[in-house]
Amino acid sequence: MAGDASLSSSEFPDPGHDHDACRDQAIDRAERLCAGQGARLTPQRREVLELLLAAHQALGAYEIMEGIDWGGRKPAPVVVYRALDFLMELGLVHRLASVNAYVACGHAGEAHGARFLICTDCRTVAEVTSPGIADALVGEAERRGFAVGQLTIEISGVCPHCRGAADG
Amino acid sequence: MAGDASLSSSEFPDPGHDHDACRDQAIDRAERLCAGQGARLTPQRREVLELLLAAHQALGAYEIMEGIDWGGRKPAPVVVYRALDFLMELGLVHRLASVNAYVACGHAGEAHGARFLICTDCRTVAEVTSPGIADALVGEAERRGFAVGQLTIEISGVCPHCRGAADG
DNA sequence: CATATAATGTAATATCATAACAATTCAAGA
DNA sequence: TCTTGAATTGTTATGATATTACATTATATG
Repeated sequence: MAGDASLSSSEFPDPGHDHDACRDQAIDRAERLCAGQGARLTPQRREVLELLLAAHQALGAYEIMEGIDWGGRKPAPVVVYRALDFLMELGLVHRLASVNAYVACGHAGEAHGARFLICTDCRTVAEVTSPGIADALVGEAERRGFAVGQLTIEISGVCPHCRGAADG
Repeated sequence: MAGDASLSSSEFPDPGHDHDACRDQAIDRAERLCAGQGARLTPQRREVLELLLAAHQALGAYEIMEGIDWGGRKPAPVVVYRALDFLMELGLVHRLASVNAYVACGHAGEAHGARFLICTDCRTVAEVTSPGIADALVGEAERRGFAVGQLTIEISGVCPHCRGAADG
C-alpha cells in the first residue's frame, strides 16, 4: 500500500516552490549520471534539459526549439530531437505519447513503472512511481504470454492547482 | 484450434481464428450501436471500420488510406481522419498514442478502463479490460487532487504467437 | 600527431493531422 | 412534393511532428 509520506516526491510541484534549486539539483544528478556512464552532457543537451526542468511542463519539440536562442538563431528540429534522444536514453527525459511532448524526469534512472499525470490546463506534469500498479500490469500481461517491453501510462486531467483556481 | 472460450475476449486473437465471423459480428454490433444513437454508419465509415477489424492490428491513418480503393483512387487523409473521429466518438475505434495508430475496439461502448497490449512484431493488439487496475490508477490520482480525464495505458512487447515463432 | 568515434551543422524530406470552404446528401416538416 | 437545415463528403492547402542523408567539426586515445 502507498503511504502518505511517499507522496511528497511525486506530487504536483507547488507553483510557489524554488524552481532554481530544484533545477540545479536535477542538473547535478544528470551530470553525475552522465559521468558514471561515460556520456557527455554537452552544452546543447544541457540546454534542452534545463529548459525542460525550468518549465516543469511537457513541451513539444518545436516549443523547445523556440525556447532556445543561439545568438538570435534557433536550432534546427533535428538538433532538438538528437538532444531529446540522448536524454531519453539516459532516462533524464520522458516522451509523453498522448500529447506528443517531452518532460524532464524527476527521478532519473528509476524510470521503472512510472506514470504521468498531465494537466490539460497548465500542462504541468507529475511523475508518479508506484511499483505496485506497474507490477500488476506487467504481471498480468506476462500471464497472458506477453513479453512486456515498454509501459506507457498517462493520465490527462486537471491538476489540484488549476482546479483550485477554477472552482475553489 | 482456438483455446479456452473464457479468454477469447481479451486474449490475443489466435492467428487461425475465423476472421470473417468475428468481423461480421463486430460490424453487427457497430450497426446496432449506431442505430441506437441515431448515428449513421455510412459506407466510408464502415469501410474504415471493416479494414481495422480485418487487420486485427493497429494501422496508421495513412495505411488505412492505402488499404482503401475507390475505383482506383485513394481517399484524402482528411476523409480517413473524419471516419476515425466518428468511430472513436462511438468507441468503436481507439487511438494508440504510443504508436500513432488506430485499432478497432472489441467491446464497443465499454471503453472504460481498457488497456492495450501491442505486439511490436506483428502489430496485433489485444484490448484488455480490467476495471480493478484502472480504478486503482484513477483513485490514486484523485486522492492527489487530480481530476482524471483520460486514461492511456499501453504496453508494448511481443505477443505469445510471435514469441513462439521466434524462440520455440 | 594520427586516427577513430562521437557530436554537430545544414538541407531536404517523410509522416501525421487539421483547416477552410464548396458541394452534395439526407431527414423531416410545411 | 418542396424546402430547409443539418450532416456528410470532396478538394485543396497547410500545419505539426519527426527523420534521413551527408558534410563538418570536436574529442579522446594510442
